[in-house]
Amino acid sequence: MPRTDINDLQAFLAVARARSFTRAAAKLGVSQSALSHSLRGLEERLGVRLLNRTTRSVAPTEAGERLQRSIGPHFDGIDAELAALGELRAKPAGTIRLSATDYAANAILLPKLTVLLRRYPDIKVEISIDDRLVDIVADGFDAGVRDGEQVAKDMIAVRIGPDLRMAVVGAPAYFEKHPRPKQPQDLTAHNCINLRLPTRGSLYAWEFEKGRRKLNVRVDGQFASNHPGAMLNAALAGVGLAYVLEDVAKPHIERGRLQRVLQDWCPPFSGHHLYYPSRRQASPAFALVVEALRFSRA
Amino acid sequence: MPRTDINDLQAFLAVARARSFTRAAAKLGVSQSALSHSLRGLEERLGVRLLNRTTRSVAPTEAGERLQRSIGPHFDGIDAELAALGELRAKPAGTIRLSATDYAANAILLPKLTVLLRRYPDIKVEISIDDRLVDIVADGFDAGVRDGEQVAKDMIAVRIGPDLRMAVVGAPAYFEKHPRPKQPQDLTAHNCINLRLPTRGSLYAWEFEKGRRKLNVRVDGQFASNHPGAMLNAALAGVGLAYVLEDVAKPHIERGRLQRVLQDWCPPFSGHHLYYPSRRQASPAFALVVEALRFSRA
DNA sequence: TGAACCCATGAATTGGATTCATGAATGCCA
DNA sequence: TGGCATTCATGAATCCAATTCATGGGTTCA
Repeated sequence: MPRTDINDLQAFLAVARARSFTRAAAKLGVSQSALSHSLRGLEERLGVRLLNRTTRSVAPTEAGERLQRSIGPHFDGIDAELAALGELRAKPAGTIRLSATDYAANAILLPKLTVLLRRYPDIKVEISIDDRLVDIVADGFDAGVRDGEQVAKDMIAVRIGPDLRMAVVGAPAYFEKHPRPKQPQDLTAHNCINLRLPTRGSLYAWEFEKGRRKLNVRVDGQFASNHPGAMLNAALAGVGLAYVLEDVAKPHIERGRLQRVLQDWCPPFSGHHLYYPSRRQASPAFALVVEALRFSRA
Repeated sequence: MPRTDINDLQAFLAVARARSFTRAAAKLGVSQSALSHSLRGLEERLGVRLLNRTTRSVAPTEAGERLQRSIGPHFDGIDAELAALGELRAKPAGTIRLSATDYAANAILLPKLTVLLRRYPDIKVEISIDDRLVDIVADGFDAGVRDGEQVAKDMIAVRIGPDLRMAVVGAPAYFEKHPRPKQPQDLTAHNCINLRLPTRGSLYAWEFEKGRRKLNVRVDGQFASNHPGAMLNAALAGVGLAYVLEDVAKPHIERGRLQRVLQDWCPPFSGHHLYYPSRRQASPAFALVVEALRFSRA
């Protein structure tokens, strides 16, 4: 088999799985154009159309689906065997791909991983910043990081950070014009900065808890974003109230730029967790990453 | 997995199977130096030594053997799936690799395959000229050609040529100085041009048959070669007697440049056959090649 | 209807696959 | 034992194809 074919088959599998040249390209670390050229060349050499594509949509043909089902496991097997080969070597190596929020990546992962990576030069870590809850198996990650202890089926959760709290904050200028909310229901009369995720149609409800009472409030407001940084900046600008992680807001609260309300309705909850598939065969490199990230109170 | 790895894994498998960089390179169509560089790079990236080599010998390490056993079937599976994919296309394509003797390649295969290849531009045929009886499975061929009907276990033999006869020939100048042999035993007193194959220690015995009598004569002489062309040329030069295919000698016999002896001891035998593994899943291209080569008396 | 996004493609760039040249080591044979 | 043939290793040079750049066309959504 020509060497170009086997390379381009990998490209094909990535595109077929992602159903997008752009997403597959991002995953493989090449440009969308490179993948387009590769796939076109492969289809010409094989004499079979593997993908149907219009602008903005990609789907495998029948032949493409059959090929994906038949060779996909072989490629996965080769991947697994190469990973297992690492066990025979003196020093751990390999690339660990993680999905994490911006905050978790910067505040939790990087400080701990920097130490690890210095110690093990052949270990590589890729962190994909994504504030959604991604499907780490489907999207080809080794593990994901999220706040709280959401454990999906067949996932292992390892706590990697301390307890967290949410905070409802607003700028002093905002509170000069609006009464401070005393209970969560009051938020419905406020201009609340929303979190809108691309994959969710509805807006994100703010969650509150006091004693045994739990409230979810569907807030509304003039500004929404999919990025917490932008939301925080909007709050600082006096646009409205934001519902963000306490740690993120803390420096601004301490400097008087933001004021906190409804603090008693925001109890601490379990901190960030690393989650990964229980079936995953841990390479030595991955095991080291997990241990490096594990949270201990000492 | 980096794209260079999967390429170099193919190189590794080829070298491990051939136990030779030079032979693997010939098979893959690159230089020995290219393979050396590829394997060195792969071993560095994986951090594992896969092959032990001295000058003149190559053997997989323990890790290399395990890797070969674990990923070899995956690569074979991908190969097979790509071949099967051809079934989905409008026109047969692919590369068929054949091993044949020089004579069979020129006299039988090329005339028939030329027609086929003109008709199916996407079919490729590679003919490896080798006068040994190669292990086509181990050496990565799709089929082999040999005279006679030697069917090994699990092999299918398809006759592709007419009956053959061997011929003992010598130049007129040789017979002026030596009496003509009347029976095979007389050959022991003659200067016989030997066939020496690199893989066989002993010399090749000349086989004769008359009625129910069969004789194998271990001849001796001053000249030996591993190539029938060279043997024929030596006979033409008067060096001694040669034992070659009748068809090869016929033009020279007809022109008086060679004289034939012991003709009644050389009965016809079944002609050239194409042999291939019975388990082999025939691609459309391969099926076309077999049909193109099949011998019919019409 | 316009903006945003995605795929395709030709031309240009560039990096790495490959070759070239040559040295070192091994095995075989006289 | 020495010489020759053969094989693998390696640095430098070459070159080609993988990839990027730039841009156009088409689709979707607000």
